[in-house]
Amino acid sequence: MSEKLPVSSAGLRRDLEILDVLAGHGDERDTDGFGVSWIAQRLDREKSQVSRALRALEAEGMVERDPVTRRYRLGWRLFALAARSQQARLVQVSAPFLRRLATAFDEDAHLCVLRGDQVLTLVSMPSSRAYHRIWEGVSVPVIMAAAGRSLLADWEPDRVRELLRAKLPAGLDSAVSDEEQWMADLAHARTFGYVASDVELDDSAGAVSAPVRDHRGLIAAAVSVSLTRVPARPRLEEIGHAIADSARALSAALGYPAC
Amino acid sequence: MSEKLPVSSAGLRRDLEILDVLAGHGDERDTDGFGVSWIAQRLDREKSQVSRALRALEAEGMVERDPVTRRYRLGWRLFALAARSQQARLVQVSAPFLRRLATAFDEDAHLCVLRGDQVLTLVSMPSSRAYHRIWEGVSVPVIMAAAGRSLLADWEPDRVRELLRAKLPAGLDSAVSDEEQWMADLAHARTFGYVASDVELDDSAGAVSAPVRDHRGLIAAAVSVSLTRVPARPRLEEIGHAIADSARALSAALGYPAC
DNA sequence: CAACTGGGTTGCGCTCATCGCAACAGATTT
DNA sequence: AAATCTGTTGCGATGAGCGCAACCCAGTTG
Repeated sequence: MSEKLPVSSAGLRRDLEILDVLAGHGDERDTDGFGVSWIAQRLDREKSQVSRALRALEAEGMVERDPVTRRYRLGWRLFALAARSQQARLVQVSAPFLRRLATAFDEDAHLCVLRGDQVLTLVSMPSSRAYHRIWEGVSVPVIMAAAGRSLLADWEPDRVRELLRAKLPAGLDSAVSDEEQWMADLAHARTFGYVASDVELDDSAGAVSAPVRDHRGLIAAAVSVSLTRVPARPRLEEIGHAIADSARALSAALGYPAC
Repeated sequence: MSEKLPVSSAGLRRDLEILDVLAGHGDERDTDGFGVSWIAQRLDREKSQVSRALRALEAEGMVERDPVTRRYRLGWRLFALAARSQQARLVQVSAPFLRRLATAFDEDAHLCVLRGDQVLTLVSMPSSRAYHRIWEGVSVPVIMAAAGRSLLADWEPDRVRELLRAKLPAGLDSAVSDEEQWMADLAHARTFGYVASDVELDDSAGAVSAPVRDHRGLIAAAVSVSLTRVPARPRLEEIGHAIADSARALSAALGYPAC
């Protein structure tokens, strides 16, 4: 335990591991935070270190402790910092557009960005459906996300192929594992401004997504709508056009020169 | 410079100071980040330390660096951390506020979120009254819930009208079925931070609600208090202000930058 | 071109903050 | 009362971070 990694600030890493655990309920439902021992065990670290680290984090407002259960959860300061990040602006601008999409089709609408080879979902606008899988703040490999096709639309073909070859063998096979199909999807995204994919890791029947460009014309994000039932072809095109329009309007709102 | 404070983890404090600087443009509009020297000078710290700390922070995704200008900005990881734990935190943090409201007026207090065109009640804090209608986990159409007016406060007028027209004919007529009254209510919610509605589907005499904003500034939820007897006008305003204050405090606790 | 300036990184000893153990203190359970 | 689970703290060894200074790189300036 606690290997001698040659790397830099170990303290930072430790603190972030702790924060990740506190954030990482992910699949579990609403827990009321986590205790020191549980966290220590999960991270395979000394209880004492976790205890001390948490106290420091608490003093700084990064975590807070329920006075009665003595369990920790993320604190206000983290949220305040997050509010000031670049992404926050993107979120605020995109909210109305996502809302419109979500209500128009009564399906969840998302805004995603590319982070390395992962697709990070920034906002999820829930539909009226009973269960709403929470994707916000979650990263998935780019090849498994519908939005991935939109986000990679501007990449050179070679880079895309490289990425696919590196990732595909290891991972599960995506909806369209075929390389050529991917290239076709990317071309579709470029020419029509949207792209549909059949199956996703979600329990949905597919998804449609469209690239969003910033003021420099670079693809900064993608909107995507996951479909719980597979629509007929004409309907799919209709949805696609709606999403493409939405993405275009959002791009314009971000300063992308209309064309 | 860099006093010998007797305190705990100095590294954490340093990192957070740096993050605060990166976040703290506050008044200035979109600067494209800050350079090492500038930050070091502002914090009265060694350039070398700031440089090293920033590299570590970047490796962890807490900050990101513009490859061309070499300036640093807050990174995606902050956002991801905050986003993932947002709803869980909402429930946790709101409990004391709801309790306070419930006891202050001896009426049931609720926390509701928007799911598509439905209002879902996440938490109900019972008053001391004998019968407590259980609302937790129940969805009602947005036009029939008091909290709906708060939750829609940020929507564009056109979207609201669209929703009203789609829903009203089919459904029962709500307390305020009149479109203009709705728009007035939304405006009231925006300017005063709360809104009252006369009658609800509950067996109550009305309800007062207020919007709660998350760290991104989006309306994430609404607090509402249902009233079993209709109060006099001045009393209603008093209650409204109390709820608006509560919602504001809750928003702040969620990381909404006060302003 | 050489000298200068300002931003950023890195080498390197010294020292102090952090580590892990183990003991301790409460709360709950048996 | 013993057992167990929680979380906190004392303490000595040690290694990580500190600050200085040297350095690299790009622009400016003479």
